[in-house]
Amino acid sequence: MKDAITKIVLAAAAKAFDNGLLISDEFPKIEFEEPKYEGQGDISTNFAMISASVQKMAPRKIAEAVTSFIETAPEIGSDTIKSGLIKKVEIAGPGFINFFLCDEAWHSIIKRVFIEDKGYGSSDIGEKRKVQVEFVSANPTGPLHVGHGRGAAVGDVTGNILAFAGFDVQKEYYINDSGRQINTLGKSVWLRLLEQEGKEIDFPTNCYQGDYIKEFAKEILLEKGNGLLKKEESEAISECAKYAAGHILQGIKDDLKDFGVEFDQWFSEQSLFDSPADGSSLVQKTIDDFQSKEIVYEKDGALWFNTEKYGDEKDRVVVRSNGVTTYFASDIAYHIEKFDRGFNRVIDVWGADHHGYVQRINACIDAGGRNSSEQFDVILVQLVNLLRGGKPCAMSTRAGEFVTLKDIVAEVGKDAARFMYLSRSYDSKLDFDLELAKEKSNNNPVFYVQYVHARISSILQKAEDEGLISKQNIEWHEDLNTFINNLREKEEIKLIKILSLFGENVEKSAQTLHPHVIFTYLMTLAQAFHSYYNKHKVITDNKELSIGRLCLVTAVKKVIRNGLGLFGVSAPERM
RNA sequence: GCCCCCGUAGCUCAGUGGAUAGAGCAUUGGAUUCCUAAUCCAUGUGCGCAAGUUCGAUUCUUGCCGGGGGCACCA
Repeated sequence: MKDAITKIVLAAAAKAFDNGLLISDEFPKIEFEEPKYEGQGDISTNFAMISASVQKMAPRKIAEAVTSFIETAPEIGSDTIKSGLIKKVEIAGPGFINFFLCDEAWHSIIKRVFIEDKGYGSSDIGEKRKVQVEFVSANPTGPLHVGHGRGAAVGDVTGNILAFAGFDVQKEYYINDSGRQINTLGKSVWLRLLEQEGKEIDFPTNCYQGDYIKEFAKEILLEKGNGLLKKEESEAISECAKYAAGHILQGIKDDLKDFGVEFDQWFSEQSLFDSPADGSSLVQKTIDDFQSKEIVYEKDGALWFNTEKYGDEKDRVVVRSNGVTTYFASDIAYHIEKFDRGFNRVIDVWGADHHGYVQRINACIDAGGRNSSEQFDVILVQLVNLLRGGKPCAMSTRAGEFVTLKDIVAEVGKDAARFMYLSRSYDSKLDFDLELAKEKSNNNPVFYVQYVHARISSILQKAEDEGLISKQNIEWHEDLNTFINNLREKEEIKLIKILSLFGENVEKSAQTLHPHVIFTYLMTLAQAFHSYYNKHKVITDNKELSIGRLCLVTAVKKVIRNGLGLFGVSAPERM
């Protein structure tokens, strides 16, 4: 729709220039908006206003010059009007050019939805570029909690939206399974095990406090028997660690699957430290490389990365003076390795509490010869407040009393949980109310949107029962144009306009990496549908009109399904 | 002290370099012989403060104020 009008405006502007009414033939990129008020047309452009400085003319004068050729030039004006696109053009306010479109112009959208079907709303702006989205990446030292859920939903859906917008997306989970943390996990289990055997222990605060550690201690003793107790402590801890980490990781995988999240790759941090028989590890190679390029230097017995040169506030340690690498060392190697795998673009989803880390990862990427500002994005997801009926739930990790993602999915379901997580911009903290997520009312957005889908299914069922259509799944046929032509109600045109905006919302969501754009879109569409439903009956005595309306609501149903699909939320036939 | 996010209606939040800033909740009052009332309709003296850029700023810049988070040879 907008493409067609862009061509008309540019042609008219060129014509105006040829006739000496405009000074310059440099035209800006045409921008459109949907006017908020009736009387301002269907689509509006600020073309005249943003041309003002180039043309050195008052915006309204420019608008007049351009519109005179839209209206009068035979090769532009009469054709477009005859072709059933534009009804009239008006200049308004400071210089807006408002287009009033013919109903027929909107009717063609319904056909598009039918023809493109599951692909409606997709685009190729990604040009098949390879992009990796890395998210969750929680340490396998405990179950996922409510905060991880938000990162999981944001990462997963951002990936879905990018794929729909034409990117070649890979979803990855980085497993922090290198020695140190896993060792702490093993030690935690081992100490609990000794405690259960009646030994006096001193449980350090830096060990994992949760009850699940005690469970592991019981389980491993049952499985391995007393032989474990006779082993060297370091060996026993190592065995505890391996056992617990394996089980926790499997639990994380299961919980994510139940939440509707599937990764293309699980990437092990340990693999960056493992050396092949004929050489050194990736971490070592990267450090050596950077050292030879003087990006990494030695000071006070430690190795430092010159991140300050790349915009960080100070340099960071890569290898401590005791010879142990820092967490940062493997992150450098990992981010270099991502690009070496062929991704032109990398997106990391982190909790907002890690924002201080952004600059140093940018530094890694730039030092590695890539361009962090163009090829790397970090999505910082703000905190989640878990509520129950408006009151805060206790979720302190320290005390080990946190609500897990598994608990949430079990209580409110995958659909409600995902939708709730995506209902706000990740730039804002989120109040997640468990009672609200379970509520079956319009307080709860997921039901509001899903109900549209179910309601339309129900209408189609009835239409089939009454013999109006032969089957619920209407297939496109050119004869349907005649029926659709009956759609003349204000609410019908409004619904179609909203359907026409799905694609650009997907693009905006992909470009800004903000999945909640789709949430807002779906709410707007749902609102318009419910409103229409209450004002007009779809199935009436007028068969022609009824079939036209059935096409309209089917189109709505398809777009709702596509939108919910991006969110990984089901579109039920019945509720 | 420095860095990041937020500050929009009573509450929770959308939104935009432009024409009269929106939705849900809450409040009050309505709608169902009829395709699901898990719905709809009506009801609103609000962009934290101050400068700057601009033809035009709630939007961009800077400085303040307020809330949250982060600033290790930790992970």
